[in-house]
Amino acid sequence: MMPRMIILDGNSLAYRAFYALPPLTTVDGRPTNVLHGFLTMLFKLEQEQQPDYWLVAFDKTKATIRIEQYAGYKAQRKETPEGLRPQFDYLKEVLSALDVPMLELAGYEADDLIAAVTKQAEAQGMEVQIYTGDRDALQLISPKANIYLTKKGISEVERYDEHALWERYQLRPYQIIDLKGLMGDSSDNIPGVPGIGEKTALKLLWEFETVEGVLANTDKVSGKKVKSNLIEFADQALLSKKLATMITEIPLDFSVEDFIYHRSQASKVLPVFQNYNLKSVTRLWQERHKDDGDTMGESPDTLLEDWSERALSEEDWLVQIEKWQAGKVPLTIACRYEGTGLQGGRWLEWGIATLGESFKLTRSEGSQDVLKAWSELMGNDQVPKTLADSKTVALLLANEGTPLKGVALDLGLASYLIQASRTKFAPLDLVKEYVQNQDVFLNVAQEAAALAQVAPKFQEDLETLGLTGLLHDIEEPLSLVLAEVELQGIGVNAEQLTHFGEGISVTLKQLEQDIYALAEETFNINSPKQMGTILFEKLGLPTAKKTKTGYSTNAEILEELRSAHPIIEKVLDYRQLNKLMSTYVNGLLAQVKDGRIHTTFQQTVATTGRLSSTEPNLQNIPMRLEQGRQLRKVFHPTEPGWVLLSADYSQIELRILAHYSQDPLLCESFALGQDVHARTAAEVFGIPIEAVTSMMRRSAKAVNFGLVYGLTEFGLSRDLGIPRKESKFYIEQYFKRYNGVKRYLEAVVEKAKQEGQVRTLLNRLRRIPELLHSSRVQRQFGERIAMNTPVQGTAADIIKIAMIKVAEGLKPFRADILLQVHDELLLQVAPEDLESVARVLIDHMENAYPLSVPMTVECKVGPNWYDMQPFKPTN
DNA sequence: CGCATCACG
DNA sequence: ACGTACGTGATGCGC
Repeated sequence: MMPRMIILDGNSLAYRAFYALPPLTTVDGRPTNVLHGFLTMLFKLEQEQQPDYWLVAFDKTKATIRIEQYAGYKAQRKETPEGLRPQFDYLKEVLSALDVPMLELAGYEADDLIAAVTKQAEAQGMEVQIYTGDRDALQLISPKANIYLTKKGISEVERYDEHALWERYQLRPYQIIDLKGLMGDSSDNIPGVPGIGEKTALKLLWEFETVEGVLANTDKVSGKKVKSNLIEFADQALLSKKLATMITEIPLDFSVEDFIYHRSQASKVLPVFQNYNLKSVTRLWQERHKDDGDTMGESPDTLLEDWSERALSEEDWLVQIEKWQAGKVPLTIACRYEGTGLQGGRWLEWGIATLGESFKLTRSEGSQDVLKAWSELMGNDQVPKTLADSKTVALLLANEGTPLKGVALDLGLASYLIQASRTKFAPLDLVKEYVQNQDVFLNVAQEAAALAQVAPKFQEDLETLGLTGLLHDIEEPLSLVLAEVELQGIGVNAEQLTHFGEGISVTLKQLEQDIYALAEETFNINSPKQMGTILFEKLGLPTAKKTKTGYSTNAEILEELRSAHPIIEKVLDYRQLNKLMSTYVNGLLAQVKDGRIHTTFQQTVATTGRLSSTEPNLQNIPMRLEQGRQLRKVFHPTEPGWVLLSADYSQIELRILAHYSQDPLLCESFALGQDVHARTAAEVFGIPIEAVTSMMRRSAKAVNFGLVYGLTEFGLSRDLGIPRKESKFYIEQYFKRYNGVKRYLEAVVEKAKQEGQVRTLLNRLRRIPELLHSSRVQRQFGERIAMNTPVQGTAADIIKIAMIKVAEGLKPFRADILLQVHDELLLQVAPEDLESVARVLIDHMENAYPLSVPMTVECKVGPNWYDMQPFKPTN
């Protein structure tokens, strides 16, 4: 084994820790958040990487060598923040007690020391890992040296080797300095070339490789401004490159043996921890060192076993598949495919892993018999399967007319439940979740083997977090329902949609001319920037708000200006119609195939547990304004003579709030089947429910909505267009009458603060790091998340259960689910089955997960999604 | 590629 | 004094 050296960039990581963590202090007020962050990371690395050598490099601030080269270097850099400065000394004291070698040298930055040490360590055949938040370090990447950049916070890092760097930038390590040379670095005040940012710099380097290469070829550069700036600032580019280059020659005699790893000693360490009140750090340290003296033993759990890969002849394949079927052998299956899962995608290869062996089944190599046997196995619910993305696999199989059954574990969904805020769920990302240093290059068989090896880790985490039931009972079955829904698609009349668009175009053209005439010039109406200039500078309308980039011209602002100038109304109309035209008419037309649109439901995107819909989004088809609502006319059943049947949960989120809070008034309101907004108004205004005016009801409705979002005076006053004082009064009155709601919301926030997370009724988990954020605004945001997520998430849980039950309940009938829109299901039904299907639908939705208040569902029927009439099945 | 805007629940 | 309702996705602009 190659000896391993770990190098930490002390300054960079300290800064990261300082900003990532809340302002922790000792009992007597000394700041210690950097110590917490840094040491947590250090111990994690010690345990997981088991370094043979390690060190922490620090900047020695004054008069670095670069200032001689360029007086402006780091001139912009702000003073070290108040709370951070003393912590450098504290940190060095602790590291010294831990016997962690430190390196600093007057006139040099940590970067240079790191470069110098790395060079020597590599020369001696070591593997080097460098941990920093500074992307400059990427220039040190080599076959032996990898960079770990801090991502969010401090302990989450992203590994960069040559391959990852190439994936990210299509650059080789030595080109990082050229990149900085061209684009500069504002934090170090390296100037670069004006007008060249990352995008342009990358393009230039892809073509000409280096700064010198770019400068020698300015005649071939496209873009006038870029070209002239390159010529004018050529010297500045070369100097910037020089500034970004790490210095490997340093006047310091050191040997890598100076950095040999020593285990720390309790007698030295514990008093220092005590001095800084580092309780959790002490616990961590003790955990890591509890079996001290026994340094042999288990190897780090960071490497995957190399499962043997077996090639099979055609006959062997038939035998093998038969064996798996008969033995109900659990399989982990990876898939390569072309196209997308949905739009006629086609699988190309399967990777299959089981019992320490892996296999690859290729479409082109498999005989008809083998492929048939394989699809039978995939449709056999007795063969348990672990997959990374079962919905896509289900769609790929469905494209060939065969089903997927026996999904025992969907790792993508598992990962989402464990960490709802994750954004990457590709198979390799899932593997990397538990295995560091995993090679990125895997064939499909190795991928399956890798997934098989991390699967138990997912199961362990699911168990620990109490998420196993939610996964197996809801998310996994739902994914197969969603596959069916996506495959089915909804009927869309393209001709009618085109016609609708033509009508809009005519009006739009007229509005465009009117706006130009009123502005007395032509400009790009779609540009908020130009719009701002016209309205607020040329026409001199009163400015209300500004965005970061200029005047705000959104609908809310324009509404206020309606009477100030005739152009405003035209602009508002134009915006509305243009939205319909670009997003809905043109956007949807581009997606119609054979008279249908197939959306894709994302099951791992929304942090609350909701679904989302993409390409196209069919969950935001216009509804509120009549003009847009007309668009729903083009959505119709795919089967001739069938009808659309919709079912809406009534006030589902408020009912969930009633259930959670057990507030007597709110519960009673639902138990009696009252108009809940009118009842709220009656309570808030202290009048009988019959005396509630429509204005009062509207205010109460806004309060009820707000409750679910984490009510604020500001939000309510903005929504109702009333003064803060008035919204404050409403909220006070509300909480006086609905004291149970108030107590519940306070309790849920309190619990969230203690646990750093909230859960839904079905145990779905959302962590809320915002609650610990150093900014008050962020912490308050965290509090609103804590109030909203259990409610919104439980509603999502419930409709998911309903969908699974409905899909099953529909089987005897001629009916399909077409869409889910958060609290609504849209189906198509053969008319003769309408009664029965509506009954099934209502039953399953209302009883999906009974609460202490009744759930009610309202159905509508119609020939298209616009002309829908209330429908109640006769008992 | 981030921002502003606006569509939905 | 500040900056706020919760959750999404698509489009178009302009740096």
